[in-house]
Amino acid sequence: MDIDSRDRAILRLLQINARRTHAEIGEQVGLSASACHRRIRMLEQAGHIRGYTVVLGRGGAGERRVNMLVQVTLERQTEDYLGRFERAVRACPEVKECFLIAGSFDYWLRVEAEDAASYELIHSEILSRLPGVTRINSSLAMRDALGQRRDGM
Amino acid sequence: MDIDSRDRAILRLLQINARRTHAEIGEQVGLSASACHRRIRMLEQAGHIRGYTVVLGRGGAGERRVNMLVQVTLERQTEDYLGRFERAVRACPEVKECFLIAGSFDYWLRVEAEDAASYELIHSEILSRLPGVTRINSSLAMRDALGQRRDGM
DNA sequence: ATTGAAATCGCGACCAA
DNA sequence: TTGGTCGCGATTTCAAT
Repeated sequence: MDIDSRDRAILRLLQINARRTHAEIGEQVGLSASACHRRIRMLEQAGHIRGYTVVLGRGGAGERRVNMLVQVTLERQTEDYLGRFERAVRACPEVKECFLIAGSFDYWLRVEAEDAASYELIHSEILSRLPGVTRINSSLAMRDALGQRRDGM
Repeated sequence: MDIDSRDRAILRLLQINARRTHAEIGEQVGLSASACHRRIRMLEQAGHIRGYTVVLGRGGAGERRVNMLVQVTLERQTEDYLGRFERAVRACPEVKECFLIAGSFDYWLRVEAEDAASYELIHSEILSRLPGVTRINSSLAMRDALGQRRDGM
């Protein structure tokens, strides 16, 4: 059971808002409501749609947090350097993401802190003390543009 | 606006299956269907529920493989530029994160695509067609050092 | 703030083409 | 395959407690 380009379009729309009606989805992909309904049923039974869930908000009620996007440049990318770096990063719960970038000596991190002061601590205590780190470039995220992702259009 | 133990129970049930009827959920938590519906509306407006999405199966269209870290530079940061950009980005489910950076004209995105080719599509069809975009800088993530850890509630 | 009734809406299962 | 219609259940609104 293979997937059509229309099926892909349906899945994209459902990812943004799984509560859209079959009529709305069908209108977007050029199908009638009943045809769209059948495709979705097929996708469910074929296992391409495992289920439906809510996307929860972050933190407790209105708790403000600061996101830092951090670019860490290493002088080398040997395995022991990477291993030590990643171990230290995994031990720091404020680091929510950490990607090793291809073609450079960089890690890109997202660090979620309570405020700028607590980020300063993470920066000075953890990041800057790692071996082989040439440069650390931190950028403050003013806002999360997806924090308000709601009913798609 | 603080959440109740009943609200927590509702959120737990919705996480497992967001398509349960309000009557079923209400029965589980000891509320009527309409009261349960009211609670859910409150949770949505308070930001505890960001939205509803599908859980995609493996091996199908939903399996994302590559992460792209993208730096988008705008020529201006007026509100209408930002608004248009963010609206377009919210309509693209492959964009998993989008942060507006303080002190520059940049957005930083994380885009999750099936492969390099499908990222190329997103890049050319969506990102590069936005008004006011001066530069797009994409970096391929070789690996996620945290191993796709997800934020629970 | 919760309830229950009423009206509307969308789903799911039939048809015909 | 698709589009159309219909019955039923669910959602949503609203008055009442």
